[in-house]
Amino acid sequence: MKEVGEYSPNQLEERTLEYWKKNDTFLESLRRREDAPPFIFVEGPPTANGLPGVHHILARAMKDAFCRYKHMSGYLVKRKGGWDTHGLPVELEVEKELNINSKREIEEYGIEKFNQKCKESVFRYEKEWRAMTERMAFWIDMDNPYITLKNEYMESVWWSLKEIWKKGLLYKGHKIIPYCPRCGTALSTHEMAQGYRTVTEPSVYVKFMTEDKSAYFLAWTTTPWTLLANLALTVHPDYTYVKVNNEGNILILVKDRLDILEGDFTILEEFPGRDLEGMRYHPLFEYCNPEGKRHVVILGDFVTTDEGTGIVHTAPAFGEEDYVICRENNVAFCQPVEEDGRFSKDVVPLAGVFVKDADEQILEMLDDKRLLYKIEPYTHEYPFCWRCDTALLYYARESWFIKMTEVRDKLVQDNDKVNWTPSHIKHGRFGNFLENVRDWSLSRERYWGTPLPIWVCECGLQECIGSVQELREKGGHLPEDFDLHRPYVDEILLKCPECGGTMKRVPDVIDCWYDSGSAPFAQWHYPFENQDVFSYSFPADFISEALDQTRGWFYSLHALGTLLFETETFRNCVCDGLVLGRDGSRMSKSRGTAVDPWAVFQSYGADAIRWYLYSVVSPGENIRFSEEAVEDVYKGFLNTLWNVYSFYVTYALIDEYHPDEERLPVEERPVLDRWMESRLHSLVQQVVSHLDSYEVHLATRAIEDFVTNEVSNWYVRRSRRRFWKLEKDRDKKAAYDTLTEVMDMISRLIAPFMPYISEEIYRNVLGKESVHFSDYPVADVTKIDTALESQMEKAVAASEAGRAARAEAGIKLRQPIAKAVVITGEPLGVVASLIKEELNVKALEVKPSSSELMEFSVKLNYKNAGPKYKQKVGAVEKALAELDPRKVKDDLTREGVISVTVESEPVELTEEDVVVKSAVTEGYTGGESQGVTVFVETGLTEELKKEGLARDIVRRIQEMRKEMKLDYKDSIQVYYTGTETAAQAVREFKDYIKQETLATILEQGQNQGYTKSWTIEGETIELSLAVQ
RNA sequence: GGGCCCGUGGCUUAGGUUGGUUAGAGCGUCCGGCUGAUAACCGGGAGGUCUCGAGUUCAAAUCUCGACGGGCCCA
Repeated sequence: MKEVGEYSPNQLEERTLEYWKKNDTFLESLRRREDAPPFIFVEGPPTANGLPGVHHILARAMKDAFCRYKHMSGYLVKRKGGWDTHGLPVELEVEKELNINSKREIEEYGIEKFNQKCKESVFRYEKEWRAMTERMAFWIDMDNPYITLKNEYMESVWWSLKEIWKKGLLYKGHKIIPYCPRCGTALSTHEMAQGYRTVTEPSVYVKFMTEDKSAYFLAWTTTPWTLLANLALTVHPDYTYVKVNNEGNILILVKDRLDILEGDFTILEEFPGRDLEGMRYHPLFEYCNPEGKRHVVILGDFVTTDEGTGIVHTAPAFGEEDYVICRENNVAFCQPVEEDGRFSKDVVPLAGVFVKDADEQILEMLDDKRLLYKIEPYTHEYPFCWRCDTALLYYARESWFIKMTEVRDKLVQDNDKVNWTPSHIKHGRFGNFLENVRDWSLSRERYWGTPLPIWVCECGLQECIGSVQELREKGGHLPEDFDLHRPYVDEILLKCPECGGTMKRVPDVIDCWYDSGSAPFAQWHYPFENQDVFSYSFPADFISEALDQTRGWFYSLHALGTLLFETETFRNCVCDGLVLGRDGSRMSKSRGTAVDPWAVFQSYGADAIRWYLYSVVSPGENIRFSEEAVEDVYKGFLNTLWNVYSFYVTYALIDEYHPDEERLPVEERPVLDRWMESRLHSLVQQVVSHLDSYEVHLATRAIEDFVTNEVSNWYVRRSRRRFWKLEKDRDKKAAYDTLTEVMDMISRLIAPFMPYISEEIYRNVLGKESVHFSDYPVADVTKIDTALESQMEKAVAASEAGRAARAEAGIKLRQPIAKAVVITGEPLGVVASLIKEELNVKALEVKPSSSELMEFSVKLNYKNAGPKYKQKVGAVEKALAELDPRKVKDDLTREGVISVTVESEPVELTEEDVVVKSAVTEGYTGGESQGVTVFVETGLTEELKKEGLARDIVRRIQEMRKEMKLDYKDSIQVYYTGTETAAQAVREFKDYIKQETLATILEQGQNQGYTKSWTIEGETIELSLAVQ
């Protein structure tokens, strides 16, 4: 063991990092578990094109804690790092850098060069990520990570797509996206959110003639130009619809919206919406007549009666909801608008007109046909392009989908097998999402991503390629180092096996969420390699990310597990909350709420930051992060732990105690030690149970509470004398043995959370290589004595109560007092002496009830008794005063009523008639804590005062020893002069003072050596100390 | 607009499933103690309409409904 200095986390952590690096501790820990059963963790890959921040520490700390815990619990926990490298954010970053902002400009710049830039940018901050990961002590293999842009990774992705293709779940459809017709580009939701404005536009009520021409469906829309693409009308199945005669017009609409009608009307018929299903109607215009089902009434739950007519004009090319409902009802599709936002040449009268400019003309055309019911201005929020301010269109683009709706039930079933933390995610946010799952829009009309491996022939034949080998076979010669990215892959043409024509690749790339969702198999280049590894690595045991991944990574993982392997992908998932600034909103530099992780590492250390993140909230709750909050952990917990550790080491070195010497059996140790051992093992039980249910905050709080309250504030404090006394007896040996075990267990218990300080304590105390090679503590239930634990709880409570009573009386702790009375029903047994010592009392009494030490007085409650007894009230009061107040109180509490004799008549008084006042008996003060009451006797005899004085003198001598910088073991000679009372106190307690201060001589006499004069409680004494 | 989560002293929070004495702690603050863990340690006091409103109940921080405020995700 080496001496322990102050706790300086930065130094300690950097030093420990060096040690780990030098000894390859992480990999060595894995090697030592080579034959252990595996616990499978999958790293959710971060993107290294942005700087890592505090919120990344949380996710990584959570992963680390459970990986370390499982490792220590006897599993092999491989931890392969990963990088997410594809996707739109990367492209946008590069666009910004190149100062361009459209797809056209990217193509002018060149896809090859552009993608090269993307590739470079995704590792821009890798160094910073690695540095932070290392410093926060997240043990993960970053030297052999999986990387989503690698050919091997993409090939696995291709394989999986082909599997889905083979199951017939991959199809081409349309996706409705916000689209800027001027820029000719789709906008991300983030871009769209920037451009919302309030506008007032015409909204129209239009009449669709039923097939038999007997009536009109009345529908409402805010976008008249979409009427040209109308293919269906949607009604709610359960609402009541009516047929009305509205001044000669026979109209059908929902009953709740009759007030929109102009003029008088009479109701002809009422029926539920479902009765309308399948009814056909005449289209408004003749320009959209695709093959298949069209111009028909369908049912949809999304129809509301808040506005409109309860009959929703449905155009699949221009609305997400419209598109989905049409698909579900097998309604055909029609797109009369070109990519530039103008009507196509088929729409004869409007060919080439920009849709937003066509409204007026369309309304005129409808009016000519007498199909326009009325026009109303309508004010709503509408998105505009953030670049050019053009109104955005919701526009159908071709897109490839995975038919998730077909496996919806299986997704829900597989989710049943997942253990979510917090549990509400399972059936809440995630479960709801699965139940309403939509088909997964897989393709992106972009450049930097895994290319969609689908080739299409002019004859219509489609082919999905599932491996490089297959591409080579069908597409001809490929160089060895062929890069699967665009634009190279675009150049590969296949020969159509049907018509012999040329097949070209669909130019899209795939959603990067699909990339990261492929990690469980793609990180192993499965099934092309590592089939054995994969066979035992799936499903994963544990993953963890922030809550915002619910519909991101968590979903894509789960979806692929169900699609490819028909099972859940992960068994346990811990969702972290968000890390917010001190004000509860996102950290921001401008508001001064952003925190630099490195500043915190340097001031308080990674351990403190980690412990804070684990313990401050239950998983999933948001965290208001500030440097001060970490400082609190540092001061309140880490420093206390360090002090206990430092205390232990200081005395172990003085006494030359060796932790590996044979220990005393626990049952032979004093009660305080047996209690400590019992608590220690109870704690282990608790912590393990919390960790097994992924309640990291409960586990860490239990440890913190144990260390600060039970170890530091009770065990060590009550044991100090045992360590600093000179004789090396069994009592001291027992104390060392016990504290050694505490240090050992605690260092291992905290190792998954605070890898540094645990390493320091463990290595220094136990002298072994690393705490991270050790096993997690296992509770020894034979050491748990719950009766003793609850007895000690009483003792602690009694001490607190006694201290409060002393404080009340104003008697300092150093002054002994004659007696304390503990009020408790059960005997104190073995812990009585601890209370006596802690409270510095000569005698300890135990009483079952406090009433003996209380004085009571009773008075009539005039407010109640006055009206009752009127004139007699004075006599009642007099009679009451003659009774014994204690008996009155006892009878009242027991019977609720007492009877007194007034003018020879019995009178009954109830509790309401009497006011009972109580006070602590003269000569005592009382205090209470956790249901235990303690009274202390406040009177001090001369003898006690002298003893108090003697103890004060001891303490002054100790202070002088310290001022003289004497060693603990140095003996001294003491001479004194002083008032008679002081001299008497010294004489009477001579042996005690000598023993406490290691004085060989204590005599009255003049200055010899270091001299100081003191005044204690009015008594003066001059002390002279000399080293012997 | 929809789904989910949250709202308890100045700050961070426990308790909420299973309604039941005086809502418990830590930090901060004020006061005191201790002085061989000492740039440490201990105790005590003050501080709460449990966001608001309604309902259920003998009884609500806890259950139900609604409102307000905050957050995330999705439209």
